Amino acid sequence: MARRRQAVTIKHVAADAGVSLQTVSRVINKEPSVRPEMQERVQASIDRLGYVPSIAAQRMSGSRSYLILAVNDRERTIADWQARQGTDWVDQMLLGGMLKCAEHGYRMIIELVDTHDDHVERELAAAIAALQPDGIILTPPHSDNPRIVEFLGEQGIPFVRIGSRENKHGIPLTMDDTRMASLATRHLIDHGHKLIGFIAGSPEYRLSARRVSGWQAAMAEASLSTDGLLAEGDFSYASGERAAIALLERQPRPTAIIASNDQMALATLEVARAKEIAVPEQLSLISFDNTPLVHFTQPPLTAVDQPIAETVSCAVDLIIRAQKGEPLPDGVTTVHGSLAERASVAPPA
Amino acid sequence: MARRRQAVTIKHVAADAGVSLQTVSRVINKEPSVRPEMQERVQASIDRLGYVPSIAAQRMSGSRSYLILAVNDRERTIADWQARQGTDWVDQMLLGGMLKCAEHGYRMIIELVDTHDDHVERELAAAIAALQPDGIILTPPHSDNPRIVEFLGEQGIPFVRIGSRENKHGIPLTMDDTRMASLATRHLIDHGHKLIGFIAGSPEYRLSARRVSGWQAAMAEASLSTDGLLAEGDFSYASGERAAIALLERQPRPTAIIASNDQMALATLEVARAKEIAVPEQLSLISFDNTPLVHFTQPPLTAVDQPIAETVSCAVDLIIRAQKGEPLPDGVTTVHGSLAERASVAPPA
DNA sequence: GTGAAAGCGCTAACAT
DNA sequence: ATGTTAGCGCTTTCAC
Repeated sequence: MARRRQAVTIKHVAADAGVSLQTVSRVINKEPSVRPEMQERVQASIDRLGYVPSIAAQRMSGSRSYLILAVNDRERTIADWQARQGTDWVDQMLLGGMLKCAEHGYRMIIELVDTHDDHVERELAAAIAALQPDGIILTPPHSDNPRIVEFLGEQGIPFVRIGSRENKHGIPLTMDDTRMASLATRHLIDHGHKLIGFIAGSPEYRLSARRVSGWQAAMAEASLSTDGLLAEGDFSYASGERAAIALLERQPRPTAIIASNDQMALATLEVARAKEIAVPEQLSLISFDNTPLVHFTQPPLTAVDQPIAETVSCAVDLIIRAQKGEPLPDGVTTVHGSLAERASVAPPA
Repeated sequence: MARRRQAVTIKHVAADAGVSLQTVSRVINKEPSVRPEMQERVQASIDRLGYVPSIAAQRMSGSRSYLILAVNDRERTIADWQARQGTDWVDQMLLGGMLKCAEHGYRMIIELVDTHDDHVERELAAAIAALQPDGIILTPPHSDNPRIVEFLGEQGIPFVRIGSRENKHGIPLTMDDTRMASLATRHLIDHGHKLIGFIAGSPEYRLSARRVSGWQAAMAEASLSTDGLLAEGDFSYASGERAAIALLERQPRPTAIIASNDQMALATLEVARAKEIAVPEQLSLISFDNTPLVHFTQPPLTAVDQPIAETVSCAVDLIIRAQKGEPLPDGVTTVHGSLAERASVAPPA
């Protein structure tokens, strides 16, 4: 391969505008100490020559790489991609993250890291060393992985912990799982349900417990019992199946179920069909996530929408602000979701 | 922000191993002119110190950036993400591309470019200037956009054109649309169908015409007429609806339809339901793409699977080989798809 | 086979 | 407000 060099460099611009490199650099970085007329002259040269700074060079000298790393769980992400069930978590991350990055001249790079690996730190260190990102976005279950969080805390790189409420290290950012679970529960209570089952997600995800709490709180508030109405799942279809069977064989049978994600809701729907329990007539169902599959089930599922795009967009914002040294919000930043109502909820029989 | 510096650099390794920087560089780049014992000693230091080269620095001096750009159509990609219909084209690209990149120490960066923009070249030039990628993967419809292709041809940067068969510039790589359309058509013919309608995709995509040809060829081979059996679509749901109505109001009515993508197949299914035409009893249906939604339709759709992950993986391979100066395959590289049989095909009534 | 020197494009620190 | 200098971490000459 021929050695490729930057076509137009800061030198060309400087020569063209008849100024020093530094002035061009200042214009690029929007530093205030440049006279408007100077800044215009340089900008004109930049536009004329079609100059775009090389982020490699910017990284080499300055402190910014204009790269943000979005870290996802390797195993689960690859499994989702291979399963082709329409889980669009990564797509929504890209939608929110890439577009926001683009606004600020940043790029987002997806990185897969295995939480269960003995060498998480090494994996992350390698990615950091190679890319020198300006910030890192951690998604569950990484967001609450103590090894990862402590390691990143030591690196001095701003990082956002999506789905975490802890702020000792990094910047916590949640989708308000407790409240959303309460909301879903109240929605069912408002429809007249009293026996509302709940299928929990994997305990490896802190947000699982928060969803359970939200359900419990809403039930308690309405003076309803939750005894024997909680079933453990782990977000997988199979675990949803087991949990649904457990709940639907309970006497008396719950008239409604909330599943902590779409896959487990899908499993519940299937179990109900097998048991000839009509949804929503004999069983109301609400799921979490609102991935594409909720449109296609029979009936379409009422679901708690996780505003992933908006959350990641917000994460990028926080990182860019942190890296500029701007003050960040004090407590836990919260992005609010909503309930997408479809056809899986009806009053109890 | 504190100025972050590389924690462990080539200098540390050189000092630790007691050799010069160049020797370390040679080991990193697997150059042959290093004695095995030397190479082992250096490798030991690298491992001990956990050294990982900075790709920014590698890019600055050398000719490689270890970055591959995957260029997708901005408008369509964002629309797909927002629609949340489960279109997993980008996910499959990541699955195939990221994993293959990782094998070789590369990263893949998704880039959205608007084909219809008057300044495509400028958009691309900016991305190239900023990232200096070692290769670019073009997806339809960019792959056959003459402005893009010529521009990249001048840049001297290896690029793969997915879905293109033209090899004047860049490296063509197809999923064999003609053959796959023939395969689907023959599948229907084997089931006894004679009146097989075809819904074409957007003419902006060259592969649309190839799919039509494949259908025509298979029909001709079986001495079947295609008169009035071709309907124009543009890959959108709405266009599929129009095309399906046109075909299903034809006299005599086709007993089978092939749609050039899943969205148009979904529309056809809906039109058939509205007209009370049972699928597959009165109408067999095959779609292209095999996106997640085919699992969820009633009935699940038999579909031509586009091996996107494999194709992108292959594209990455081709780029890495090109950038190493290795010889590339002569003609058009083809990744073969397959027919995923489900429940939307039956013998005609 | 190995080392020394130069420089990639840019920015921080210091001058002016 | 602008210019000058040094150097980021690495690879590419070119010596030895």
